[in-house]
Amino acid sequence: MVTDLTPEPAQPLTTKGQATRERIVRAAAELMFRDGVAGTSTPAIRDAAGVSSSQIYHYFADKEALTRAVIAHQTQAIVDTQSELLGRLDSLTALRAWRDVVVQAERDLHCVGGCPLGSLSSELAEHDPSARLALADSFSRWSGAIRDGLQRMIDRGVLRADADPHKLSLAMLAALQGGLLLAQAQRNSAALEAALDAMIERIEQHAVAPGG
Amino acid sequence: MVTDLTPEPAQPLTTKGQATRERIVRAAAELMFRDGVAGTSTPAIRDAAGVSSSQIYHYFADKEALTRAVIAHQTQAIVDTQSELLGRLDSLTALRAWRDVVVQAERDLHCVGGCPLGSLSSELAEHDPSARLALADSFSRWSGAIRDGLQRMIDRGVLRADADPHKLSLAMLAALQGGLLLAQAQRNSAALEAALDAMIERIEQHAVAPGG
DNA sequence: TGTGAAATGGATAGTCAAGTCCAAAAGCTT
DNA sequence: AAGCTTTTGGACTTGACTATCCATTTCACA
Repeated sequence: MVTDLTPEPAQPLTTKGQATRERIVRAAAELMFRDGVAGTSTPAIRDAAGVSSSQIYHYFADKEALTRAVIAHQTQAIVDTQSELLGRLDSLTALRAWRDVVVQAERDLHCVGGCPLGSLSSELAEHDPSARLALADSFSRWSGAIRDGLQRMIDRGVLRADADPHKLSLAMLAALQGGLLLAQAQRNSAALEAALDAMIERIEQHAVAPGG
Repeated sequence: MVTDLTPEPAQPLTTKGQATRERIVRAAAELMFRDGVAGTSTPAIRDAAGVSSSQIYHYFADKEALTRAVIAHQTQAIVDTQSELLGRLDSLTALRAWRDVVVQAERDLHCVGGCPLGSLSSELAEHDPSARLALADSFSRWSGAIRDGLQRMIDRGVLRADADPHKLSLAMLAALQGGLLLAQAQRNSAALEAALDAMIERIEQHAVAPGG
């Protein structure tokens, strides 16, 4: 499920062309994160990226195609970062450290904005089937990274083998997404902290030894 | 925090006027749930409600005001339903029954649409401050209903007094919202079930007696 | 039953976004 | 350096949406 779900008909792109394309995607990603997809106009992207209208439509068939590129961009940014963080999971202490990083990041943003993937999914899931599929895949990769971390904890004897890493990873990602959603609405990270803490305490039920 | 957050300047409304207003809100709520707020045009609402354009602007100052009315409408529908369901919480068995109702409802919808309040929050939180405040209040009332149920379980000796109903209720609502978000993207209720199950198992840590 | 307020119908102004088009510049290839 | 492809600029078409306006009908109430 990690195959390329949006096989854009790859035209030949010069180095300069690649740079322009990426500038457009970055600007669009930033604006769409802030204002939503529907709230982001192509003229706004054009100005933010410092390009002309024709360039947007030279590199993307339409706004939907650009949106798919934004999804791929955000997926890579988030899943890569998360995979690195979660790649170090080898103890309950490390799991709590991951929780602290996530919570601190949200606090630093004053709970503004939520999760880019969560927002995109909420806005696009019923509107753009290919976007929904791409985001489903993004979430699968993300929960897969969590699952691998939990599996590692089992392999190292931190958690007992009766833990179900797959199910727990889905639950953890759901807690994270829901926590971010509530934190955004309430401008307060309490719900995010409660959700992640509860999920960690759930995982601790499988701990071989209490504590770290 | 349950005060009226959207004190629309109440004009005199005849019975007929109230009915028309409600027809508009209902139609708008349905369309906004399906297509999002930005994706719902006033002409579409006009046609769905069977009214003329002037009627929409007779009863609402602008689309934002109508959107606030939709938020109030969905809040009442959801929080009322949930409060009734959660009002029966008096055992772990009842908690699991609540979980089953929520999961079954999502399955019946084939995981299409997510939570109306969650979708509205994701779309509007950064765009319409008064909408964000109203939705924050909606979520507080919802988690409050969960908290009351958990408190009742403590009072009845089902859960020990070391359980923190407030924090657990925030975590449970986050798990629900995140589970719905992932279920919508993946068209599969597995994440919702995993999240709710994990949260119930977390709560069971405080059970006085195992089982029911 | 008459009068003013409320409700309704429908046309329309004003704005803005998506996407197209074509000419011109820049860049690669040989 | 010629010739072809890629890239770029920017005007423009088309269409849709928000909101307004005003004439007309319906209704409440005295």
